[in-house]
Amino acid sequence: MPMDDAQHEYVDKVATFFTMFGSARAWAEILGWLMICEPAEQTQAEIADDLGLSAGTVSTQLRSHVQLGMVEQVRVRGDRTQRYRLRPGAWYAVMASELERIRALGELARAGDLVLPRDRPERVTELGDLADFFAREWPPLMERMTAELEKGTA
Amino acid sequence: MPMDDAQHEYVDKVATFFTMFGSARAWAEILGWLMICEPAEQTQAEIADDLGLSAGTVSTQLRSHVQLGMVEQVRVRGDRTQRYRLRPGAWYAVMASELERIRALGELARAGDLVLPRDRPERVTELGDLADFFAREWPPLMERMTAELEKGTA
DNA sequence: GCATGTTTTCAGTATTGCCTGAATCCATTG
DNA sequence: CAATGGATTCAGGCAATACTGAAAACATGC
Repeated sequence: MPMDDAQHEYVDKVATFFTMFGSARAWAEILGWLMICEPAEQTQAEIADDLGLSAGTVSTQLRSHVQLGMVEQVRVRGDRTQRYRLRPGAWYAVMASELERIRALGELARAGDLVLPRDRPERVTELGDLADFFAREWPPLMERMTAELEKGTA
Repeated sequence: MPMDDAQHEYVDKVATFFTMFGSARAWAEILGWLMICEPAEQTQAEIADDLGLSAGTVSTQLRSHVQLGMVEQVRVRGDRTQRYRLRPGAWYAVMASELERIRALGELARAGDLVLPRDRPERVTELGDLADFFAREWPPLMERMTAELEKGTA
């Protein structure tokens, strides 16, 4: 099913938002389209056609989405075509994975101990304290988030 | 004061980390250097010299840091040269400003109401719920973070 | 207000990374 | 196991962006 005007506008809005943070245009457009397309499951050919992207681009960017855990593939028996859809709970998964990045920031701060400056060493230690704080707070926050989700779904 | 080997290695580590998220190499190197240089206050010429960057690059990227609130300028009386340093609490400020991005995500979800798909509408609403949750949780989290900071500083 | 040194601007260059399209690879069905 | 059609790969073109270097603009101290 091709896009109507309102849908096109929304895909564009999503694309504009995410390209602001450095993601590729095609990557963001695919994400936006997978949020609102019907049915939710789409083939690569359909996505390429609806968004006016080449097969290669869709293949590459879709894999990126899959690796990031935002999109999953679904197999339909009796049809050799693979279908792709936004993963249920995709947004929550992204937030949960934030913990890894927090930890990486902590590592970066700790690596700075070797070159800790005499003058205002808190330039480095502050970052470490921050990472520690979030590493502690994030898991319970994620639990509360999940609880909230259950409530909404139930 | 020029960099020694350990410092060079650390600047490189910071640069590698941040370029992974799409920032310019020079931008990240300046950030890394401002975290560990002595004294903490540096002139554009010193930064350019220490990092082997052109005057133009330092001027541009440094302004970016200032606009993002990571770096501030300090004026020294009797010296016409401007000095730059990592802003105290810079990392905390970045975390605090995250709230704006959460709100923007919420807006994006709400804009999706106009094209809400019949099939699995939660693809859009889920994002809105998530943004609402974080918009509620973020301010108290920031307060706890600040309290933590005070404790460490005191 | 002038001289001096610093910062900014900007045109040109290099680099990076996206996107395309066609050829190749692969999986599935009958 | 052959035939069919979807998915992936990759070389090449292109657009966007980073960086340089020098000239212009600016600010400060004298």
